[in-house]
Amino acid sequence: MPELPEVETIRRGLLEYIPGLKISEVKVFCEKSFLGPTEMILGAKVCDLRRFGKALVIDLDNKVSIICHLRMTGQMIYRGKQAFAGGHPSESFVEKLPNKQTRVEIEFEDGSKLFFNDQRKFGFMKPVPTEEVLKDKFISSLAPEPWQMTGKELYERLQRHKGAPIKAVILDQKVICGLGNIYADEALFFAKIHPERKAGTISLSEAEVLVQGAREVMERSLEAGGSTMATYVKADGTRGNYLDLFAKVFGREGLPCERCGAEIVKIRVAGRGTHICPQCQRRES
DNA sequence: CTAGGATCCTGTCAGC
DNA sequence: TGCTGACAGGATCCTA
Repeated sequence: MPELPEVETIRRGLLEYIPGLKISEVKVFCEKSFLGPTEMILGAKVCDLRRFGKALVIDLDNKVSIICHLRMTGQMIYRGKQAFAGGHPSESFVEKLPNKQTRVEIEFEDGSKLFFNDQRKFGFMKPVPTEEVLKDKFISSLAPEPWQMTGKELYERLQRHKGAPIKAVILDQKVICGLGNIYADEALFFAKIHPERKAGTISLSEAEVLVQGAREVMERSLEAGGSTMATYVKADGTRGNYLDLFAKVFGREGLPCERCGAEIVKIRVAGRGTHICPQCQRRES
């Protein structure tokens, strides 16, 4: 689930609580979720948290870093005197832990714990020497984030994938970094671009609006994401849907477009569920 | 090199 | 109720 804003929210949240904490125990419930020996991180203290696109990096004071990727259903849940959770919204945020979806449990010396939950097991934690983080195959090939990219630069990158649908291309982290299925749909709606249009037909000015849209939808989500827990689990314990806070098309099939009133529809593009306003996002033009 | 489809895995939901 | 297939906030691998 987590796209850039969610991962950044997790980074900021954990930054409040775990730096300085010493890892006293590591339990791996699923082998493929922790790629490396636990001894690499045992006894080390957390010193920093970094983010590269959707990847989270936990730096330790023994020259080791843990590269984490939540993929579709990953969650990071910290439980101590304070509690914090982020990632794919689910009951795991409030349930007793570890539970059936807990893949890794990291216990700190003060008794607090960090749980890595991941229903589908696509995500992972991987300890590596800190100096090798930037050489990691995934991290080293990431394109700049929308804030570091001009419309012209995106336009030029699109030319390398002229024949592919624009949505598939902006989901490619080597083209532009940070967008996932939700924000791709939201950014395309913002720019009034139909997701099936070939990337080669996107004009320079459209690419400029698209980058702007990517920035805006993620910034708005970041503002809302900062209170993911507060909105997901309301004070009375009931669930909330924080997507409602910013989504204009995602998950709104059947509802009226806020811009023109037409009905939002869900289609399939590049193998992914895709939400559009058929009125605002035309195939040609 | 690109484009497109299958694949990893578990769980849920709609439709018999 | 039970079964089945589709689908899911990601990325990679394989094939043409």
